Amino acid sequence: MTNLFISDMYQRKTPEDLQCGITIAMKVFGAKWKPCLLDAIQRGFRRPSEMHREIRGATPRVLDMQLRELEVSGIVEKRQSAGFPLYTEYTLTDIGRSIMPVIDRINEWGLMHKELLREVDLQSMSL
Amino acid sequence: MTNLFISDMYQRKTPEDLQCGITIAMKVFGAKWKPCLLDAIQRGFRRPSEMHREIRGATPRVLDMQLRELEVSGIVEKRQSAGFPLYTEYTLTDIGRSIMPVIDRINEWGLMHKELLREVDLQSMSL
DNA sequence: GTTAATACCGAATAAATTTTCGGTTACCGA
DNA sequence: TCGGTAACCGAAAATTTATTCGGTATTAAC
Repeated sequence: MTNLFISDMYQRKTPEDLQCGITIAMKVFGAKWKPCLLDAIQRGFRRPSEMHREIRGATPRVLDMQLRELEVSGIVEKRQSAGFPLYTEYTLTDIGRSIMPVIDRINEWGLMHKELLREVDLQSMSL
Repeated sequence: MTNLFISDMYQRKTPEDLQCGITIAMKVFGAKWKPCLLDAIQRGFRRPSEMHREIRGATPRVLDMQLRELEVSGIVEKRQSAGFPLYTEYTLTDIGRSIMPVIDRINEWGLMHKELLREVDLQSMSL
């Protein structure tokens, strides 16, 4: 199951604090491939098939699911024109665009601190 | 298992992109209780027992584990003075402090968009 | 009417993360 | 010596999240 928070058959077992901004934010864009998807859309890959080709690490299935969740939470918008080949495109909503600077900050911090993961890997820690 | 990324017996099954800033950042402070712990420390709760009392939603065990991971990754520093009762305190390192504005941005965004989770919950979505 | 492209979905399984539960060690004071 | 506080740790179980695999529907060119 993914973090769909809509009325679905899935019932969470552990309570969540929906007053906490971090919890909310993580529900909305904290899943494994959501930042990638948002980034891909922003870089102009709007069609599912394009995203599937662009994001190599993920299977199409998980991208479809997380894209759908982003749509349900109002982060992206889907437009589909019947025809051949079927043409679907996703774009960021205003709210979706407002996430980007936050993701950028996270990414920036991570890039600035690559060494944290390296360093620690070298020492043979006694846990 | 938690996201310990140190040489431990646990071997990841799925590959990770350690060049991606988001992946790195999420490994360092993306676990369920890490932002809470960092926030608690910043607010002056430095002793494990204090944090256990402060963060009600989590069991002491998980807080201990994630605190340890924060220590291993150089985000917090542990100081212990022998004596009675045993006194241990954790403080943020410089790198640890540099995370706080990022967490603040995430939290801010979440608080600003509480309605996303509410709204969607009301509509009976057809998935 | 068979094949090919695009965009999905369902269900089982696997993997990762968190929780539960019950320890241990060290020290002090009654 | 027994009880009580602080700070942990190990292992199994439960929960959550992601992956795998195999579908469906539409259109359209050959």
